[in-house]
Amino acid sequence: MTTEATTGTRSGGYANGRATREEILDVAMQLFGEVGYRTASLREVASRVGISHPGLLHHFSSKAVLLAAVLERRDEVDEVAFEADLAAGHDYFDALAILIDRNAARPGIVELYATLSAEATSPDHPAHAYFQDRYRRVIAMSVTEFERFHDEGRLRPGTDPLTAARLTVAVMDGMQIQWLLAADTPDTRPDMAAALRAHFAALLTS
Amino acid sequence: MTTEATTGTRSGGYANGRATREEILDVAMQLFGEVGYRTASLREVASRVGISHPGLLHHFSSKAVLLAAVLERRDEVDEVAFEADLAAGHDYFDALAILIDRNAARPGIVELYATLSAEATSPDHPAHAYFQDRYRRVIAMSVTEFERFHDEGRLRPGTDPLTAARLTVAVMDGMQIQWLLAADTPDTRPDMAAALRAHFAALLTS
DNA sequence: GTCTATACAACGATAGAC
DNA sequence: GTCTATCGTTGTATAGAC
Repeated sequence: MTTEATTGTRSGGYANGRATREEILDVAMQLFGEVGYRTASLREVASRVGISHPGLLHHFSSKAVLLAAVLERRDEVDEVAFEADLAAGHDYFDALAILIDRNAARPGIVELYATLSAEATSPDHPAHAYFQDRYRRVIAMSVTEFERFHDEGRLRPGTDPLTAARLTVAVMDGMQIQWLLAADTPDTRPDMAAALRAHFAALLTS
Repeated sequence: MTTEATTGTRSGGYANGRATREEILDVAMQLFGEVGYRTASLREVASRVGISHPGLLHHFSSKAVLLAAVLERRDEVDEVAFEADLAAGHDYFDALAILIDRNAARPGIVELYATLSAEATSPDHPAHAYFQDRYRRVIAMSVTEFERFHDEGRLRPGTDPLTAARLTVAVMDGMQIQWLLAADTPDTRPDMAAALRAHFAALLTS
């Protein structure tokens, strides 16, 4: 108990640690989405929050740590929406296509993930473990679904559920690159969700 | 005519511009592959070549220009090998799988391309136009091949050649991410070429 | 044309005062 | 918890030797 009652804003004259942490996350997610993780500077994030950049580093000890916090929070939001789609009666693959469509409204986030998942392949990258875990989780979920289809005889004969799961994740990642790359040439921009559905159509029967 | 006969090496006491240029390209490609484009510094490249970093900037006026030269050179090498595979009797999709397998022996190059193609989705990235052109070219080639299969009745009914081409490129890009990400956990590492063949098996008949 | 030396602004990060 | 001051490194620019 080091602080008395505060308004939760900075204007009071001194800081409320918890409010600052959340505020930093908001601003960082916004800025990372706008200009990308690498272009964004800690000084700019700090400036928008209204503190100095060492002040920011008090809450997140490095730029990489801040990034990890942003990613984790984004994941939580996405997972909630995804689960809601499943609960609303969509099957797994439909829900994936809906997720993709939802992401298409947030190019900054898509770019952040596409760039980072490539960067983070380096074993010494700060987000390496995060992305390894994320891919393991996502692929495991897809495997379960394809196995269900396999048991129902609706998976293309000769197709391995694990390979199908990996191909599906690869299609989502790869289509994002093509989609982002065509941002300034809209007439050649692919429809990510439609491509994903075509991919499923080739893997599943009936 | 400012130079007399030289050995082509730096030890002679003064420079041969053309040889230096090639040496810089070698070293830069190596270093970019090791640590990525953004992490690599011009000073490190210059140091490995044995010149000062402004000396390097005499040959390549900026880091981005150096990058472009590295990419162009890599493309030439790859294209020659690809054409040779076609000439050796492999069909287009076989040649693609072979290309992938060849790349699997050069993780640094794979990482460079994976990282760059994501970075370069930003319209202001120095390699943006390069990657737009590259994707347009690669997809156009694939479309031609899928159309040929379509005319022969060997493309899965209801599949659009353009979508098939885009999915194929997406699978290659996406599988590279998964392959790179699993570099330090070899037991979970996917076989990129096998996945690509499974993808073709789902799209093509007979 | 080839290169060295030097300078600059911006970055991530640290040290230590309050 | 936040600050000022500072460090080392980066990409880039310019001046000038040969």
